[in-house]
Amino acid sequence: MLKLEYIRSNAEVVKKAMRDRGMKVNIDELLKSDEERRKLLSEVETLKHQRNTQSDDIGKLIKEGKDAEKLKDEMRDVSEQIKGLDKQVKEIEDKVNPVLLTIPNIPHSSVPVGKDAKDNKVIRQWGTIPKFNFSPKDHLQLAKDLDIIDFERALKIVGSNFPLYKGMGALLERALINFMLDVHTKEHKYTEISPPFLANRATMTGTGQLPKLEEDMYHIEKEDYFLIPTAEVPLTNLHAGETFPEEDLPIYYTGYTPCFRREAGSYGKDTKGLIRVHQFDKVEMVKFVKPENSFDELESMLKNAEDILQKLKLPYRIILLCTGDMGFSASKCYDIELWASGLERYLEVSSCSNCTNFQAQRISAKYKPKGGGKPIYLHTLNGSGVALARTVIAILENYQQEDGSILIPEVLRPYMNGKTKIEKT
RNA sequence: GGAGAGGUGGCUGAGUGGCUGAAAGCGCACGCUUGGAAAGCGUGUGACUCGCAAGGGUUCCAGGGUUCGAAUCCCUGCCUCUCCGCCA
Repeated sequence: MLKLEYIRSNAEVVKKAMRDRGMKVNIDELLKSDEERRKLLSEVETLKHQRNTQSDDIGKLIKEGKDAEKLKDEMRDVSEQIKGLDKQVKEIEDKVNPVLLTIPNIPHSSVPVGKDAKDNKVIRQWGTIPKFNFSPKDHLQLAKDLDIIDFERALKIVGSNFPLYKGMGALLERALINFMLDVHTKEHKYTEISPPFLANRATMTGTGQLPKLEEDMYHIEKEDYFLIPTAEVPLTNLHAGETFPEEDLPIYYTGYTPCFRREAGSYGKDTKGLIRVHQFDKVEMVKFVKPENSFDELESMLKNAEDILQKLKLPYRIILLCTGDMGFSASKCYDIELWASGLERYLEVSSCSNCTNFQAQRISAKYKPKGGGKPIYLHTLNGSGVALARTVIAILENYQQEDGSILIPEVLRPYMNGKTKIEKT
């Protein structure tokens, strides 16, 4: 969340940011309301000051045994006025605050200005796209032939677009999760968290999923809980309302969770197979860092995600998202896309974002500087490291053999009972 | 689900109508001391917000209410703990 005070003194920056993001927010109107609010505030505060001091006087008069009725009458009046003004202030705040919650983060200066995905920049590529001397199948066909994913029966259990992994498919899923967690905890120094998969309204608002994305989430009405769409939600909110000593930073967390997304409005898009499913597994990375090095921390987080894909020997490319395509909370964001040989296209498997102090201000997460001084909002970052379903697509499609079997990436073999191949049984 | 207790600053914890933005301790910062550190001693130390400033205001889980005045009294909600019940 941007602070009103920040918007007030950086109106042009905010306006440009909104334009660059292709968003319509009436900043001037917002500021007008704010001005009115502050005017009322100074009025009501004067009255409150009067009430505070005169109430003290009343106390003293009574103590001395003197009559205070006249003053009391006066103060009754003042209190009524205060009540009225307070109500007006609250009315303005009730109008302004919901708008504030819908204003996205300011893009960093290194982010290309652009309208949509077409204006994103490919930063680099890694690995070589595999060549086949036969015509490669897509993961749907491969999974069906090998009997490792069963969409039909998942359909029976819930509804469309839920995966059900079976046999070696389930083991591959489990192996990938364990492999990624091991790399991040042992090699990249992240602390593993296994969080709740549900979160309440305040938590969802803290990371910025609410109020805008309510329609995209599964909601449990009875308790007003939501199924998390990403582990970013529990991992970042972990430190909501906390102030750290400076020497505790940086804090790195990683965690595996399933992710639940309704994908409202995307009906008819990527409907087959694992590309766009309502539930997928993901290993997430989250960092709490000091403002001065958060952009370096973003680069290293991106490297951590890349490391997973390099170890799996999966060809990928790095995309720097443009202003129009970036998520709500991000100030800068890289996507990682894997090449899938059967689909013959790139698939997004990670998104690494520096949210600067945007989420920290929403959840109030700060640190206290070493030499003393006011607490400072810290910066939060999150990145997938990486999302599973699409990684499974890439493994199946890129590692497929002519006989329909799948070669298991070397680094996964210890997690899969030493097997080297997924074969038809 | 039933009965009871409780939610106070970075933390522990006192406070039951004005003298309490909040004792005390811990922690933290600064200074003295020291070859250096520890200990000790002294001083300081919540957050948010309005204001150019002086100085205000708000804030003791949240929302209402009583009162001239609420951390303190009343109502509602949320959460935590203890006991009982149920149960993986």
